[in-house]
Amino acid sequence: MNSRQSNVRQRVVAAAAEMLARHGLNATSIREMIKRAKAPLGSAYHHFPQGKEQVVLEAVAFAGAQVSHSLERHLQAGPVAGLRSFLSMWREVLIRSDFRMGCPVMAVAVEEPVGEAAKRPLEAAAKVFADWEGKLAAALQVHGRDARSAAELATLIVASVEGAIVLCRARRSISPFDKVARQLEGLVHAQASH
Amino acid sequence: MNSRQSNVRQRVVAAAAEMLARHGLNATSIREMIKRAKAPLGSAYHHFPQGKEQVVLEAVAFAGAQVSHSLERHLQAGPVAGLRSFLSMWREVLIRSDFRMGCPVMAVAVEEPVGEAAKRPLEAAAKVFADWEGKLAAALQVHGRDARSAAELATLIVASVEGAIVLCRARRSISPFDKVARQLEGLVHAQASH
DNA sequence: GTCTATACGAAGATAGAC
DNA sequence: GTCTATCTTCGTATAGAC
Repeated sequence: MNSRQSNVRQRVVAAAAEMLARHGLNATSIREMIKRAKAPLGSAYHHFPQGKEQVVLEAVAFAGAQVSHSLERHLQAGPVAGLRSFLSMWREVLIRSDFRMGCPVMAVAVEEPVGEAAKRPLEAAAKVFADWEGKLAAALQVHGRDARSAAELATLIVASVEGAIVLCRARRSISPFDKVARQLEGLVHAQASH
Repeated sequence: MNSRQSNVRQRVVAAAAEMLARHGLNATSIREMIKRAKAPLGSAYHHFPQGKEQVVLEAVAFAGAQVSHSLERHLQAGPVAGLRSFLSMWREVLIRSDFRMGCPVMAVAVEEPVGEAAKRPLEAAAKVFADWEGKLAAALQVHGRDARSAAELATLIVASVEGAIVLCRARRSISPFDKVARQLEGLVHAQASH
């Protein structure tokens, strides 16, 4: 519980989030994440008694919260600004990693673990997506959209950005992302006031 | 090369595609796919000398071609019919698997293998996505859209459907998919003639 | 309380018996 | 040509020395 322990915890969670985004859930190993955090293997189970499932859960929540906070801040300037912040964050991840990193939340959702159920990380992923959609939808509604239309557009935004990330990684190109971004801006502009 | 070999090959590739869609790339093991094809482990390397990389590449191409053929057939009745076919295929996968299966092409794109490069499966995935987008874009263009708008909308369709699949798996619900589908139909209807 | 050393299973791949 | 048995590596997790 002292500050050194907290730092190790933070470093492990951050490393896990990066590994999830790059290599996927099953290739995100305790060994590697603890190594990146410069801590011995045994200490992983001291800080995270429930092992990998716990680290992954925290990594998803951590990455989700980062995006969520930025989204929330920029949405105060309206839905267009919020959308642009959401887009630029993911665009940056793709560019900086040379299209080798994606979304750590997605990673948890598309790999059903072989062993036991391990439902908790998946539920955390669902919560993160719902949070992003909810924040976008609320802003769209405040700016003149009815509840149903706002919710639908918010879901389209999250889905198409996540999907665009996949297309970009496959193609090793930002082009799909920019095509999607352009259209989303058009859709948000169309009915929401500035 | 006789028919029994071909059957084994086909069964292995089909099993691999299903495992990719459900468990992801790294959890798709040679052992399990050959077991599902009711063939001994050693024979995997007889039929697929390049091992897992080769099976995965063929599984991605196989799954991609299945979707592509259906898309092509329905697009002859126009872009709306093509979109509906694309949507209903993926909706069916989600419902029938109780939201435990996704897109095998995506699986390859979001998990950078830990070991060597293994670029071939990723390139196959890029080809599949480009094929789907190209077919959709061509149909949209024939039905009155300019080339740029057609290409952008085609990319949005593929990206948002792939992303919607992820959201549905996380939430264990078809609701995100239906929200996205509804909007895509609106967008295709808007400018493309029936 | 921290961490080294290890148990145990499963992965990809192959050698070599039939 | 087919397949059993095995090599090597890496995964999660823990026992027990300091």
